[in-house]
Amino acid sequence: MKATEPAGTRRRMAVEDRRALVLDAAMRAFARGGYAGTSTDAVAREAGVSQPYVVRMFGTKLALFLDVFDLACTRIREVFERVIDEGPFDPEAEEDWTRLASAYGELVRDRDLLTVMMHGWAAGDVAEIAALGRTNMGRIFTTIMRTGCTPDQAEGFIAQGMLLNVMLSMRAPEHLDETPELAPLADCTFGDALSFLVAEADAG
Amino acid sequence: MKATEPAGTRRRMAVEDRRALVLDAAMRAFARGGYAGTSTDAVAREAGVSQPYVVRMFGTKLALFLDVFDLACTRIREVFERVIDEGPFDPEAEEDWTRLASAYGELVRDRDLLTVMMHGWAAGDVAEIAALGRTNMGRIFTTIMRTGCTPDQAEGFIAQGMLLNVMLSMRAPEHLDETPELAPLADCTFGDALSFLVAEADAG
DNA sequence: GACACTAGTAATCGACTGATAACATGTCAA
DNA sequence: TTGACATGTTATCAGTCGATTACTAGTGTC
Repeated sequence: MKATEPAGTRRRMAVEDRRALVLDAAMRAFARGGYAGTSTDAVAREAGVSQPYVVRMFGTKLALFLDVFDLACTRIREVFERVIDEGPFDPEAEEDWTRLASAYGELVRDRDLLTVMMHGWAAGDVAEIAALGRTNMGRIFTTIMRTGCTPDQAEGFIAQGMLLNVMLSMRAPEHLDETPELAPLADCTFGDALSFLVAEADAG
Repeated sequence: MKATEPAGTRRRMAVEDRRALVLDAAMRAFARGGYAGTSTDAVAREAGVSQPYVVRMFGTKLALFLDVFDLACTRIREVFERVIDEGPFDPEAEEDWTRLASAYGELVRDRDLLTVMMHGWAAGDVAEIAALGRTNMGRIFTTIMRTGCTPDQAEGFIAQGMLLNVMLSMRAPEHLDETPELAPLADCTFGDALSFLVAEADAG
């Protein structure tokens, strides 16, 4: 997972390119440990740069996390927007909701995105993180409402997403055999995506 | 919130009583900062004892968190069990689900329980925490299934709970005026309990 | 080719963390 | 009363943390 540098050619980069690279590494690092549980040094190692450079580039660890959290939320919202914009959406048609859900399911392949979101939403004790979480949750809700559905339908859809995040965060797909009680819940939560997740877990 | 000791009479306690007291304090402390973000010293201060005593009582910080996390999950499951056992449950009757949901809603008054659960579920990077989370999630699912409902119904109910946790964790009820986009989502999520939550936020 | 500028590192700091060890004090049985 | 034990504390430590400072090395330009 570590950023593999083109060994030997440890050249300088344009600052915006390096920034994007560090942001990406920070996404992976924070996905593992969350805000409090991830050191700037861990991010630096993941990015292949020095720890002071990470700090100076973003000012503080908090500023870096806020950037990562915001990026994660934005990417997810953009996925929803793309699906909604690509054609008419009938809120009463099951298949349209499935289309939206499976778009979310695709994001599961890059689990870091969802895990970072999860950590951001759990970190309500840091005022700035909580505020950013509220803003982004509001935006996502508004985006879903653009399907023309009722607030209750949008809420139900988001709730499903939250459970999916939780199940993913606790590594449910990888450990279904150890916790048979959880299997039917995982079936409902992940649907068709489950077999893929389990296969990926076996491979990894 | 701090444990108010009967000042002056700083007497000794039976170890099991003290243990319960520290566990309670740890619930409050971990609810604020999560596992990684809460020091054993913070727990000790909350409990009104010394930091080394907290560590020695539970062995390690991780063991303490696991105890707290397990306690939180167990209490919530017990609430569900009580409601389900107190009479017949018709999975097709809206009012029975409302009964179950409002039992969960009552737990909202002690927000620490739900916040600790949230942190435990987000802390999937610590293998022991993730495993305990899976076990408890499985138990809760099994408990809900005792209503005689379908797996999908149980999954939907739990999903609603997860969104409720997230909304609570990000302090949505206290900040609805700052994030108007979020208001309709909060309406759906909290239902009748919302007015109480907002009132409590104003009071606190 | 040297100057100005930008991308990056090494060294280091004070604060904090979880844990251990040594010590103190209250309580009860004989 | 005294001794044994359980309940606590103070002192301390090695490791880690985020951040600052001072330094080094590319890079484009005149």
